[in-house]
Amino acid sequence: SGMEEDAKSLFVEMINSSVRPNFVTYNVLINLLCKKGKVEQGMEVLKMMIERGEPPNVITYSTIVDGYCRVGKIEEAMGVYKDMSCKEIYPNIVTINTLLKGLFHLRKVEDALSLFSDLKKMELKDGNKLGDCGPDQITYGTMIDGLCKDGHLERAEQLFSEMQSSGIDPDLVVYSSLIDGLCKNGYMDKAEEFLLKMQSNGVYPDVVVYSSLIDGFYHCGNEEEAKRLLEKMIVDGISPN
RNA sequence: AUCGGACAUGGACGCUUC
Repeated sequence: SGMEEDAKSLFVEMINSSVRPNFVTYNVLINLLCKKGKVEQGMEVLKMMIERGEPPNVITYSTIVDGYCRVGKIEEAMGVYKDMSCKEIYPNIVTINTLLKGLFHLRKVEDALSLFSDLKKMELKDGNKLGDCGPDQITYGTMIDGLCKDGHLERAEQLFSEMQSSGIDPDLVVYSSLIDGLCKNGYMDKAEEFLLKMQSNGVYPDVVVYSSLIDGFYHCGNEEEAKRLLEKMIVDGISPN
């Protein structure tokens, strides 16, 4: 695209000028490439930054892990994940969350569950050693969405309870993922229970949550309820998109 | 000297691309 060309020529200009790119500059470039599915080029830039004396950090490696996950190359993603530890750049919760998403994307549910369980043990064992390395809202959001999309609704609900009992507040995406899963499988009563529950916990539905519910009711032949929710959403000040 | 700026991860439907 035009913007991408602009980014590239700016980068080249920078290399040729007295302003040296630093690690953040390289990270931004690698992220751009990874988002576009060009993780191999991202790896080239990683090599370049090392050659030019800018040390990659955990963000650099997590970005590359995401790049591989996006194109379904989970082996390569795991390889980078293991590699970074050897270089004493420790994976953090973002790195793990990225891998979890990649595993679910390939329907490797067992692997995701086992990484998730390792993550929880890690937290117990190492305490604060790895800093932010316990599951967070995004971890649970990723797990719950992945489990729902693979049809493991009961397991997803277990994780919902688990996160609450471990003091991590379910956020909008967690409720949204679970409600969407329930809707897609026809559990409309349960979906509405969660709609109420989220509000009583101070989390308010947005256009995504309403869309899941409206779609669900419509598919179950309950057009009345679908229409009622559409009106309620508008009354609540959420504009349909 | 101190303080201030840039980078990575999760949700519906459709569209685009593969």
